[in-house]
Amino acid sequence: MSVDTRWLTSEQLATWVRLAAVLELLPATLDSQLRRDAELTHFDYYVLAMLSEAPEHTLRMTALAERTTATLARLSHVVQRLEGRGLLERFPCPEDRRATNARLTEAGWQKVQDSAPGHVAIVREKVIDALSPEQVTQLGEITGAILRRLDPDGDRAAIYQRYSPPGDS
Amino acid sequence: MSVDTRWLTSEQLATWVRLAAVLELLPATLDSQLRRDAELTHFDYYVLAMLSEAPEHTLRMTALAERTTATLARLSHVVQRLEGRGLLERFPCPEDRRATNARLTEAGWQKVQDSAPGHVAIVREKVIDALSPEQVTQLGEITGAILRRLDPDGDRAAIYQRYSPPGDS
DNA sequence: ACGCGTAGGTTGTAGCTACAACCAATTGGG
DNA sequence: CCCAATTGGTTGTAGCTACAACCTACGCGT
Repeated sequence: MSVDTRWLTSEQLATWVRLAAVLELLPATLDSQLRRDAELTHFDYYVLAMLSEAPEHTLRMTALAERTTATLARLSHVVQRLEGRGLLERFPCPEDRRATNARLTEAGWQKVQDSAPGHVAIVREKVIDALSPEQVTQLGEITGAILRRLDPDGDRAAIYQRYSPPGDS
Repeated sequence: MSVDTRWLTSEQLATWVRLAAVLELLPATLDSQLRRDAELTHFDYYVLAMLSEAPEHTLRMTALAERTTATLARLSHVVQRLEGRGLLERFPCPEDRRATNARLTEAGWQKVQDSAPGHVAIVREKVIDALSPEQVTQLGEITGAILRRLDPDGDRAAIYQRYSPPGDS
């Protein structure tokens, strides 16, 4: 039997099964809170949140895609819908005529500020407050290690940067 | 400002941002490997894998839903498709005429055995082998703690049980 | 033995994502 | 300069999921 077919030890397996369950349940939980309270998917929220932290509340599509860990195609569809709802607007980038900028509208900025507290509350409740401070540190290191495998070039590792409260200006 | 609106410390935030990225990238990675190599989604795979461990390769829909962390509605759609592909079959449960059993066909059993090694390999590559043994232990505890918050009744915690290699009889 | 609440599932549909195809602008090599 | 490759982005579509509505069977209280 080749090395690729090694199975997992029972401890590794127990960990993996739990992780798989978290992968399934946590996004669903976040989505339904935001949908119910703000009519936003978790991904929609992240798009708005990343814009809210950017200078001028503006980012190029490519930069926004990196920060939200999404493909450009997906982002394009989502941005189109958010634009239709008046939460952001697109305009051609002056420096590079291939590029498109996305900018938060006033309504979009308001939406982020309104929905942030509820989102943060559920993240605390389901994740942060479930763990000891040491575990939070451990989880940070563990997810960092996994991300390096998932995304070795760190294209999407712009994400590792700071992230501050919208409205905190 | 109420207690609900507390933001996160920068360390908590760094952890959360990384976790969010893993939540986005890891399922996509698993899905695409299985789709490419076995024409199965990650969820399809889990359905087949859970059946493969059950006595007679058979489970009630409800039991299968618990083990796969899914809603019954979702499972029903997925099982319908898998049945159409000949990988499993449904039949009414003799003891309770409301209930439906799902049973792996020979082709389904073969599919699980064929696709398991590739799936395990990517789980090792992206998760297990990215971590030290201590980190695997830590991650097991951390995900356990999060799951207790996500699913307090532990309805879906049947998952916490053992999970052995298909084909290992 | 009847009614009502619940358990077990299925189905319809709107909406989101992945994948592939496509197009326009930019850049670099000869 | 010019064209080939690359970058930046959009669009069409098939397929999966969530949510709600619905149906049948079971079981308990009276």
